[in-house]
Amino acid sequence: MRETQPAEARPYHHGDLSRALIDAARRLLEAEGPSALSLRAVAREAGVSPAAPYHHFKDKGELLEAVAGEGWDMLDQAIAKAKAQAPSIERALNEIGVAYVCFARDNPALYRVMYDTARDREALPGDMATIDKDSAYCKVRDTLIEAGGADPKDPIDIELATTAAWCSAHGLAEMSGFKQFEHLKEAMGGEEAFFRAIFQHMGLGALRTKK
Amino acid sequence: MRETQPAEARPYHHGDLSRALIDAARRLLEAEGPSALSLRAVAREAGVSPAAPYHHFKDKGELLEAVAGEGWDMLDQAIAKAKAQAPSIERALNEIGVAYVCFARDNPALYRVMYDTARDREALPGDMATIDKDSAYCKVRDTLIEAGGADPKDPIDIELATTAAWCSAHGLAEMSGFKQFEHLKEAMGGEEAFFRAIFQHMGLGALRTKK
DNA sequence: CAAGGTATCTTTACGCCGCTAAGATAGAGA
DNA sequence: TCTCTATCTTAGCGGCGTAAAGATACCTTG
Repeated sequence: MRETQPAEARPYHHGDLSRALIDAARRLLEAEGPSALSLRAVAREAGVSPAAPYHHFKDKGELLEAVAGEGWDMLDQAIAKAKAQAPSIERALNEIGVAYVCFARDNPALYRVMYDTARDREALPGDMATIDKDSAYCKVRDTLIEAGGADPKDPIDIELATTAAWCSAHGLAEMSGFKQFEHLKEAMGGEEAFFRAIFQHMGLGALRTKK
Repeated sequence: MRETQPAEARPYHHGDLSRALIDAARRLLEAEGPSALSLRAVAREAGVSPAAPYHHFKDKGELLEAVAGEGWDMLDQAIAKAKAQAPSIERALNEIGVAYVCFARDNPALYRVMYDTARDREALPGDMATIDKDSAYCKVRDTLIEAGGADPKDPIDIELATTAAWCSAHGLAEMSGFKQFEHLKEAMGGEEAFFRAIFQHMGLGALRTKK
């Protein structure tokens, strides 16, 4: 009486319940929003008892961290793809920025969880948890150097420029859903055009070409 | 048996309980953080029963909106002061930005509530709730125009430039508390110097003077 | 000044939450 | 086959947001 599905690699009673819980959490997250994401609801969605998750995650926060981790991975990939597809190194930063904001727009609840857990982790005694594991932040930094947006010989300048770009993109990402900007989006002829225009004003447009 | 304090204008049983609740909420907020701000805890802090707040606020959200409203007022004042004290119009925008981020740094929980309620309000059918009631956003916009940061004849350009500046400042404000930046703050010789350096990279430094 | 009305606050209760402890179960290793 | 142990369930604690109903004290009207 315990074989609802074709049984593919289920070592114990349920079989990779942590995976199922993370998936259930992400399903609920985008369907109902972050406020509806209770541990009990996740367990319900996954078809287990309310206490089952505690055998795989220390507490609710640890599950959210796992969800957020997958979010960072997705963001990494989106940024890598944007950089790879950029027509020129001068425009790469702009494409990365647009990809970043589009990711936040397309996964608003996940994006929120990502930064919420990051903030909570910050509160803990400082382990070396970088904003992103490695790749996204580094890609922005390298792109900035390659495109001449930072002095390659000045490590402080590099970090400042990267941080400035990241903060700008994050600010736009957080506010991109606000209703006040509807008319601006229309005036610019679409959401992405709006994003690009904002990045231009932030000094994150094409770098060497259009000074 | 109901006069714990000198009785200054207490029309009904308690006397301006809404005021007392908002104050209690703000006290709890900065003392314990946003996650500890339950309606019951606020009532406890104010010395009333858990159901008492419902005679003054429709629900928890409405109390948070009141708290957030006071936050926006405080931010208005901080920005007005920063603009008034700026040594020149070219540097006014930079001073406003620093004041903005310092406000968020000094009132992290309040700042969070401000944007959380703003986001929630966004979800509602679009009433004309601007980001800020009036003044802060307008001051940034006017400063941008006066300092030559936007084409005064192009209303779209003005709004884009203002939005870009606001988003940049918000992004930095949100991340200003992250631990990763400790060494950058030290390298720059202080937190405010760090903020200014980031604003420089965002194109929000002194405007006409240092291109 | 007395009577009634009403705004304010309390008590009680419901269902949900995060989390813990104790018991049942079923796969793994002897 | 027997035991061990990881996994999951049941039961329960205190706290949460909120609604309904009762008590209280001020305000108004006669």
